[in-house]
Amino acid sequence: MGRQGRRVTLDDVAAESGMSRATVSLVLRGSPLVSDQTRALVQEAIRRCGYVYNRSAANLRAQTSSCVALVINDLANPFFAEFAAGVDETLAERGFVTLLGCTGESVARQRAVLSSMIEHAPAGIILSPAEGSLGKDVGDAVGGVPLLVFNREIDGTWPCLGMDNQLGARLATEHLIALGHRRIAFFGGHRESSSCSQRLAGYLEAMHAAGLEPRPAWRVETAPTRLEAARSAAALFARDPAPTAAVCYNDAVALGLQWGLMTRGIRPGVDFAVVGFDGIPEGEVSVPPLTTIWADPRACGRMAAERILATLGTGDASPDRTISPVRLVVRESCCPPPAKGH
Amino acid sequence: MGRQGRRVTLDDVAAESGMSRATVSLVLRGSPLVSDQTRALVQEAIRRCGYVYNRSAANLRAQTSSCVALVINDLANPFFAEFAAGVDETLAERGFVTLLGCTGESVARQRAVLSSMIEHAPAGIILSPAEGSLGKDVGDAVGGVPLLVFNREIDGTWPCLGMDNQLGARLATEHLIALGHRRIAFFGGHRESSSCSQRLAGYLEAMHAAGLEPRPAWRVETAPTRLEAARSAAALFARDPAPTAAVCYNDAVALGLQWGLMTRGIRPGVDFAVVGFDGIPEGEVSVPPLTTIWADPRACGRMAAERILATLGTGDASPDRTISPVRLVVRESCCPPPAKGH
DNA sequence: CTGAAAGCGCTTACAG
DNA sequence: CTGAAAGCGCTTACAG
Repeated sequence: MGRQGRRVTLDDVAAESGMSRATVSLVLRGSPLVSDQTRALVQEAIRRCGYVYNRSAANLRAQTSSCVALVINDLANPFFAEFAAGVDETLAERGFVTLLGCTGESVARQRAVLSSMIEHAPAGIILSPAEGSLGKDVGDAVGGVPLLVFNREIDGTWPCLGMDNQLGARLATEHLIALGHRRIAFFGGHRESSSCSQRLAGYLEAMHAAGLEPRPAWRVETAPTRLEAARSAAALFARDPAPTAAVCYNDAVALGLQWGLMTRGIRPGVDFAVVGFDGIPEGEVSVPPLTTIWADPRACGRMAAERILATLGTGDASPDRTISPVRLVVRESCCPPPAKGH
Repeated sequence: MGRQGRRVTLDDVAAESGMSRATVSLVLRGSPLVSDQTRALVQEAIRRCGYVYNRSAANLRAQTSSCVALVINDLANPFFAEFAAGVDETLAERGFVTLLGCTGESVARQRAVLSSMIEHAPAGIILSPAEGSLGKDVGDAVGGVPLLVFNREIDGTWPCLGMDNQLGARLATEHLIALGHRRIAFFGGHRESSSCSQRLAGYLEAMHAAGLEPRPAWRVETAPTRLEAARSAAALFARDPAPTAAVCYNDAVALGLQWGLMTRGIRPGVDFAVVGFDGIPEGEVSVPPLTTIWADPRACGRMAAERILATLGTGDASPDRTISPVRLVVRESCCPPPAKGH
């Protein structure tokens, strides 16, 4: 039933309940125009027929949409997995469904994914851009569909939800300075990414305020992944004087660095201090647990969903930048500098 | 444009290109019936109008679907995040879009999510069931939509994709026995879950084959999450003789256990041996890196997507159980038993 | 509350 | 290739 033969439609329910199609439609949408008795009659008929509402058909007719597209650069990064869970949670509460797309940090795939998404007529799009995204490309792909950019800014006039990157990195750096470090690296990420350059700026701000001059060798660029970071750990020690601590672009990179340090016999939290950025759950169970800038990815996801839904009602797509707060969470991966260099 | 005023439709493209609506429709679907010249003409008009294909409308008319629902119990678990990424990757390749829903291990939410999903008429559903799912409930919610169950079996006649749980847990246990352990715990998970009971069976199989009798205190149940596992670590040491090693339900639980051990001054990989199950990326960077049963979650995701798409073509929903292979990956979290108890 | 009608944007024969 | 027509499953006035 429901599969073999024709699909059960509104007409079938009308026939079964002895009501008109219009009345059934009213019941389905919870209209107050129908009496309780009629409503009960119709709902009983719906149950008997095994009717399931066809929301796509309704959306087509009413020129509405009940889905929001979520396009993520890297779902394997727990930061984005948490973010996605937050988005989905809030969308579901509001009766929307999440259309998921992953780009794997590829601009070409991002283009294909966005094009595919808009053919399903989403009410809006939440985009965590792939590295190197251009505003023009994104604009071409999404047309006039409301878009919210998350995490990295791209040129264009879209509203954006970001974290307080500069403040966070400054807090991280100040924490290391307070512990006594003077040779502090900024590790990981690519400078083209806005989130990375903002975090770098916060780091520099704190360094300069303390009268410290970062050396070029203390800036190591990597793809924003654990694996790349693990491979690049050695670069920190290529020149003297080597740093005694690192502010990392994000937690994934920080965990990779910790791993890279271990394999070189350098104990994070004992011989070398590490601070991350994001607040992914994995940082709590790493050994040593990771000091980080907590950015509450799940809350960001909920906020992103709220924001995109808000623009729908009002039609207001003001290109505001919302900044989600961050705070320092101190765990064991930070230590004072060793008495002598290693 | 495309937003203000009417949406651009197929009729507009027809007018713009001077072709008929039928011809434009043929071009859109790549029919070989149109000449190259006509095709070029139409495509140029599509570009000029900024037309975007309305796939929902097409699906409604043609009684087809271009989306697959993916319902996940816990996206914050990297195992499922990887799985989801694999599903999405394959669906995208085949021109399908992923409808995401998260249940957070709640049967009530799972019901609501499934009901919401089927209103969007997905071609099929991939379900990683919440703990305690009943076949009847799931069946009521999905009606006749093709369903593939992942990871945990539920009663009912749906095809299922699982891992070789019993073999995996047996390999893990045999590895510990070979290292010299005799007091081996099975840690984490709830016995109601089929994947857990299968892994427990593999553990028992290996223990008995080696002439070892597991004590009741060596079986500690927890929710399948890192946090719960960390809190329950102490239970392993509540009675003498305490175990010297643990086979864990999954990697999340294993990482939680490692953390719980550390906080009690027991060093995993030195004082106590730990084996996980899943092969999540985080296990590689934990300290110590986690010995585990590698189940390749991303490949499982790709396989799940392939399978559900295959049933669509043929209409064949044979309730097969596909078993994805597993293998032991040895890392530093395993050690021989300490010479004397701790 | 009902009934008849139009229409959302598309596909699909069918006769030319 | 074109043109006219019907229809996917729904919503939405509108007159009763």
